[in-house]
Amino acid sequence: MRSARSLSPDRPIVADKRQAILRAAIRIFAHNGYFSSKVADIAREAGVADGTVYLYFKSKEEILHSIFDRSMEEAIADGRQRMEKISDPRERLRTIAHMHLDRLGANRDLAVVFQVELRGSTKFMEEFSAAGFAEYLKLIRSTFEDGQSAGVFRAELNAKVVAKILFGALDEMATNWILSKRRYKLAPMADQVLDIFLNGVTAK
Amino acid sequence: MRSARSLSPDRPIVADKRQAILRAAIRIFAHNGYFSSKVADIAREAGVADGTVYLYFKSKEEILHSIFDRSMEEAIADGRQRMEKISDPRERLRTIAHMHLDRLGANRDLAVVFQVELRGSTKFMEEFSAAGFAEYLKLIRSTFEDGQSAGVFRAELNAKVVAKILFGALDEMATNWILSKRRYKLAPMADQVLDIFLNGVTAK
Amino acid sequence: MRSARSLSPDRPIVADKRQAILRAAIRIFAHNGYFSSKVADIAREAGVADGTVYLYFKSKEEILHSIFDRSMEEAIADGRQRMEKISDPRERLRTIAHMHLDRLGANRDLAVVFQVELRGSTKFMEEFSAAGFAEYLKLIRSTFEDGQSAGVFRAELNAKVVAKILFGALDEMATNWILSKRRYKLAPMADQVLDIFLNGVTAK
Amino acid sequence: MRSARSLSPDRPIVADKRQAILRAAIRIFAHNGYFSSKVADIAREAGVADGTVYLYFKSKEEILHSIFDRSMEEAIADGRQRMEKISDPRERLRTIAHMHLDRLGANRDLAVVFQVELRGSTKFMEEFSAAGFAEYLKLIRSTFEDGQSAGVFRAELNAKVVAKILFGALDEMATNWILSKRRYKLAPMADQVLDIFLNGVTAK
DNA sequence: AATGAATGAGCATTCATTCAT
DNA sequence: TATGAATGAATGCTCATTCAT
Repeated sequence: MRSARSLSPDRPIVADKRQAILRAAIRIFAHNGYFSSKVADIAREAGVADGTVYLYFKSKEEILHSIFDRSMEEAIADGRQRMEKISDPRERLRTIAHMHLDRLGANRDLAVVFQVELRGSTKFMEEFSAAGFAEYLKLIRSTFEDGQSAGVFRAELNAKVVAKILFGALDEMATNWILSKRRYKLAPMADQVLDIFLNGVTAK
Repeated sequence: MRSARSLSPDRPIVADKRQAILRAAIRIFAHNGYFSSKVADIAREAGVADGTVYLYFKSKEEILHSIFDRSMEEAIADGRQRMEKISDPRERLRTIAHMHLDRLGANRDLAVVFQVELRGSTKFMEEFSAAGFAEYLKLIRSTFEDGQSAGVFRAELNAKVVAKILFGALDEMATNWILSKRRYKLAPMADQVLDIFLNGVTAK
Repeated sequence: MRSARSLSPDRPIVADKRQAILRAAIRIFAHNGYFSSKVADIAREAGVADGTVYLYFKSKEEILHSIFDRSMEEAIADGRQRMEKISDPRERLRTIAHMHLDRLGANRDLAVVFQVELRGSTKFMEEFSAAGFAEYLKLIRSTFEDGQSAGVFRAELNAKVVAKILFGALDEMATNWILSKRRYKLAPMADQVLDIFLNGVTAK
Repeated sequence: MRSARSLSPDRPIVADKRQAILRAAIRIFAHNGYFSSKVADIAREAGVADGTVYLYFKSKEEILHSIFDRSMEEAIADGRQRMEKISDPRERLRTIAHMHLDRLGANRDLAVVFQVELRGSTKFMEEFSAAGFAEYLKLIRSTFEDGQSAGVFRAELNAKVVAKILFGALDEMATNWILSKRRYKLAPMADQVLDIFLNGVTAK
């Protein structure tokens, strides 16, 4: 019935509004913070009526969830695809790190939502941790383990902890970039992190 | 419990109440999240009337600020003191990392406030970044620079970035510890971080 | 049930939809109450789109009005017809009472709407009082007056008040029947009311 | 500490506000209907802030409940007291009927709430039926049964039904009085109801 | 200093109604 | 006629903060 995906005339409208609301929410959340953002603001920014928001999302909170889910899905799908073409574990981690910062660096508002707004509640953190985030850490970890098996990385290291260390370092780069008054490129920071990290974990 | 404390004649009741409110707030914020926590809850937990809270703090937000400020002051003072007795830069960083996780690991509620609640608003993050946090990063950074001057650490590394990397890695250990369902000791994680970090930054 | 009705060729589909909406509304109002009932629920129950409801009714309130009007019209027409064949005033009142409870007892949902939902607003009560309800009371009253003229009923009684008394007693039977957890036949209650009522108003 | 009941200076204030809100609500509900009445209207009418209403009542609905409960309690207590001094069952029923209409006739707004607003929802009707209302019917019924035992009232009548008939007749008097454009005294209607009722149920 | 009753601004959400198709 | 997506007005309730006592 909808083989060609979105070619039918009614679906795009829907998708457009949903997209518009999501985009508006990212902007609004980034500028005012999740709790201070009013649904009415999001609606206005999206160019729809207040009530329309509720045709696409069950609640304000669901909007936040959706932003996270959609972005994580994209990121992970994108990541997996890139991984397929790379076999060297070091190169893989390098790619992951670059993709991580590229993505956040490309959309400052989205980065704010990810680095700041999504962190503000244990409840959310736990759910979010349980979902896509855990998967992301797993991706890093298994890549590292591959490297350990291949003798590239130090075998005695705990891969789980290593994954957190790399993630934490990248995460801090992103957070600092957002909070910094200075304007600089985020993506290049990946190399500095990788330099130290890989140097620290490589088997000699 | 009261006996020992009420012996100090120069520490009036005032300080006790302030302390009580602060302690209550940490517990309440940690369990309900900053935005969901009601001032009335904090007051009840502290054993004072709602209005009393406002004799010691200008607003709910100021309570959060105070928690951060007081803890950071303590941490930094404590840190500086320990630094005085240590001259080896590697040992210094090792000490900083241990203190960092020791402190958070010793008070789970406080850790939740630090790792989660304090992250939920750009406004707060910026202020908080500007204040004690920047100083903390500076402590790490200058220690690292000392090590570079001493030829212990790789001279070509950007000390500022290096400081963020170490901080980010430790920070992620703390956040994961909070969100984890498993109960384990946080402090020992410092060694694993240090292992990789020092291995990565040490001049060969 | 459908067969007989769809045979009438001059009653277009329109009437069917109107009927369907009315029937759906009775069910929905009876189960959720007028204020809690959503037009969308009625539309779904009737198997039409939300907007379609407004092709047949000006507003949600008008649906309630229509339920009342249509039922009262039917009841009164039905009553008049039956009255024609009866001349004895006592027999007439007996018939009215039986018809009253028969009708409500035959459709519990409709009874709920009549006994409960229609009573919830002075505005409605006044309008509804002004309309068919007043006519119904008048029917009872004039029948009673006929009986007074005929010397059957006590001449000194105020017919208007007497009509209200009979109506009130029957009305209470209906309301109690609806609210009762026990399931019993409503119609037979008419006889018990009539017993006392007629005994009380009959000239000796 | 509060031996003398309400003489302490803090309690009266509370009672005053609660009273004021209740009184205001009766006025507002009577004029606008329960659903159309805004809590803000009640607050303004009572001379308090919106939020104050919630210091005394959990919700708008609880206000309606309280109006009913308080009035029924009063009415029943009042009734019982009067009953003690009367032994003749006919006189008792006469008193009940008069008290019923006296009370409603004395406060038109309260009467509107009782006769109209309280009837508008099955949920409420059921609860309200279950509570004080059932007790009221029981009072009428047992009084009637006493009369049956004493040989004053026809023994073959079902007391439960008889009670509903009397109540229904009185109730209709009250409802009609409210809806009527003409202004007349409600209380005297009791005699007309009693005339027919007692004539109808008295043993010959 | 301490209290806690009172305040009132603020906001997510619902739903009757409309109207372009 | 029929649809159902879109609208936006409307409001109960919360809670940080104040202030009379």
